Amino acid sequence: MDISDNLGAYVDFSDEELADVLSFFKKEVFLKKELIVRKDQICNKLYFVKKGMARSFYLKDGKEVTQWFFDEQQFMTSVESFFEHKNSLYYLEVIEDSVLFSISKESLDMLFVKYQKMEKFGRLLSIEMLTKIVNKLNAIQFQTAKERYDYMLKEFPNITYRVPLGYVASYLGMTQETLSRIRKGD
Amino acid sequence: MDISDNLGAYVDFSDEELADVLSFFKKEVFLKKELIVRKDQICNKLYFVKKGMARSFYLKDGKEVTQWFFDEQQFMTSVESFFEHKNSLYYLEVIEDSVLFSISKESLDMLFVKYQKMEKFGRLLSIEMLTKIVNKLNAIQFQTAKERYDYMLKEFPNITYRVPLGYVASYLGMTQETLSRIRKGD
DNA sequence: TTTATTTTTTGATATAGGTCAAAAGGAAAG
DNA sequence: CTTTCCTTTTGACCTATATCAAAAAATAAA
Repeated sequence: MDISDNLGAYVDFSDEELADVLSFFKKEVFLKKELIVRKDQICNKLYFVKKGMARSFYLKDGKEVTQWFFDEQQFMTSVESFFEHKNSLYYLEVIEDSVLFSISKESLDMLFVKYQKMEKFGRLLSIEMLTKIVNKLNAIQFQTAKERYDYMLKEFPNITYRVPLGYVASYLGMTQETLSRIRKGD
Repeated sequence: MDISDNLGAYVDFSDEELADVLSFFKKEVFLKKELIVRKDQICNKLYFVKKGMARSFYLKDGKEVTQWFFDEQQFMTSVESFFEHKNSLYYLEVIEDSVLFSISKESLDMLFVKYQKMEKFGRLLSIEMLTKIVNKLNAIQFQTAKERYDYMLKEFPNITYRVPLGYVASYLGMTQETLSRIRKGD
């Protein structure tokens, strides 16, 4: 399972097309806790998590708040920064030792022009991210802490027990004390 | 200001292209409180709000919860339902007497194939929606009721006072009593 | 206008989940 | 092994916002 399978899942590229597209991705290795992108800098790469795990987070009153988790086989970037060339509101960081593949904005834009299928891929990927975010929003907005945790277990079964408690808690919009009590099952 | 201006803001279509694309949109008039799409039905049109105002909402414990507002000059649909052909999780309804322009999924798909620029438009539109939702998520997840209201005033200055209190309150994830007290300025 | 209906405001009370502080567990370092 | 450091759990207490109920205000109907 790698990028080509993932691309292929959205759009059916021919083998040559796929080879061409893939040639623009570069392998990058990061160590646990290493920052990939800092707040206020422009994120000009789209990443694919080949191995490991990453997250985006921001600081709220000096405390890290996880905004999203990126598991293996998923694309990751600081969306607004990457696509609209703005300073990133988020940090991107690797949670475990990880292998990522990255493609620059320039290359991707070039591919968008070269292949209509790439535009389609970009559109479908965006929509998938959109629906996931909407689901989280609904969970956060109208569910109790317990219900949100259950949503997490369902949506991200792998992640829930692989990362520090505090990362999950802030992702779910609660304190780590609360999450600890929920896990214990009060 | 109409659809062509809006399309043109994302991608620069030629006049003929624009005319062709626009020819697939159909004008539809709705009266205040009229439902456009029901939950559990497939939403197979993308709408453009030419005049008036609409919202998406769902039922939580029998109560309507506003999920999003669609002001004039904005595109609207039940995203997941429309793009992924699933039953809609939401109702779409017009809040004021409104004039919408709609395009069917079939026509749009055809245009996606016909014009690479349409794919691009779809991609850019999705990303814009995505960033808006992320903003709301952050507001909802870590801000107090008062801060959320301030966010609303900034993001949707027109809407805030044009729709019933309860619609705004549920959109912001609070009760209408709380919103009423915030407006009063306790 | 007067009456009926809907929406918003106000008041009293309850509670989920936050905050702060300390103890217990685990992992890493010497 | 010990000691140090970091993460998780537990406990006591507090607060923002929900809930429930009723009054007031606004809107629509007669």
